Amino acid sequence: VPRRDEPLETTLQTSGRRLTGQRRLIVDLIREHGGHLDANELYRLARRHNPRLSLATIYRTLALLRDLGLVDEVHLGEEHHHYELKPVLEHGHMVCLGCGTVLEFSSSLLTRLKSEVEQAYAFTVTEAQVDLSGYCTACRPAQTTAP
Amino acid sequence: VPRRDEPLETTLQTSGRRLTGQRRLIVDLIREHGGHLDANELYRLARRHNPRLSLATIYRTLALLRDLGLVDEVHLGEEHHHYELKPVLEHGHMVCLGCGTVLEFSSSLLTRLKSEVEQAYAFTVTEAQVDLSGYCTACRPAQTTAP
DNA sequence: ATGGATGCAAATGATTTGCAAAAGG
DNA sequence: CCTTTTGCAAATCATTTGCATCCAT
Repeated sequence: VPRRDEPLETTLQTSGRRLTGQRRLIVDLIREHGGHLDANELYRLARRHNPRLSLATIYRTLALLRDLGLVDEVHLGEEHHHYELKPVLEHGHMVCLGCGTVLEFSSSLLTRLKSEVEQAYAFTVTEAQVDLSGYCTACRPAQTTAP
Repeated sequence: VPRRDEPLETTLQTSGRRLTGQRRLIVDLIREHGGHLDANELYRLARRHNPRLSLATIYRTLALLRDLGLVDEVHLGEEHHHYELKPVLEHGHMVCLGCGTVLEFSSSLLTRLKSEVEQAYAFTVTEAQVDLSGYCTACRPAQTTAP
């Protein structure tokens, strides 16, 4: 079982960056909420703890964490980005078009897909993003069609 | 072998929409370029044929085509949307982080992944978006690391 | 004719950036 | 101390929208 607290401090220090309260707060929030938060949600939550914190800091911190490889930036649905702590195991997302819920799934096929593509196309995969849109059990019957 | 020209006219007429020169042009461009164009690229190309055409029309047309199910809106990399004609067969994308090239791949695993998730999570998948980031043969050695 | 479509420009929403003040190591 | 970070506000980028005009049907 990997520890999840240290990477932040270690990685920041290694690259000459500082461990600020804001950064710790933002990482904690992402962790608590299991990811899938967007910048604005994060901003709202963060202000409850530190009302002076700015949206710009949210964005700057997210970009930093992404560059350091600590969080993944995912593109769900049509909208803006969502962020989650770098997952230990490969997984994809299911987005319900009815209620908007985001669920994670994992499957060995995901890993297999990666290796298959790497071999077949001589392409080195560094990251895989797999998003399935559709309807969860609750929303399936109510499936409103027509544009 | 499916014809690719008629769906536009038919689908537009069915829904009481009109077949304008702009719409035909935009669809032609997407087809010619095999997809993966973003709104701006499309705009630039379209103006070569019709200099008065506006960006707003590009966006409105893309939204319409998406709603009618004629094109797919895909989210590659971090950026804005890209569009491609609704593919006949399920496929995913490989985006090279070195040169930015977008390639398509297809794999039976993709279909299997879909059904596996549907069964395992009782989720009805209507669409799957699979994007692999990494490096193509040409860019692999030059892999510039470090943020 | 006549309702849907377009062009233009202004509005919106998300994200980025310049700069002076604040704070981590 | 000295450099990185932050907050604030203004700037930028992609996308959307109001409205008068235009054009397929």
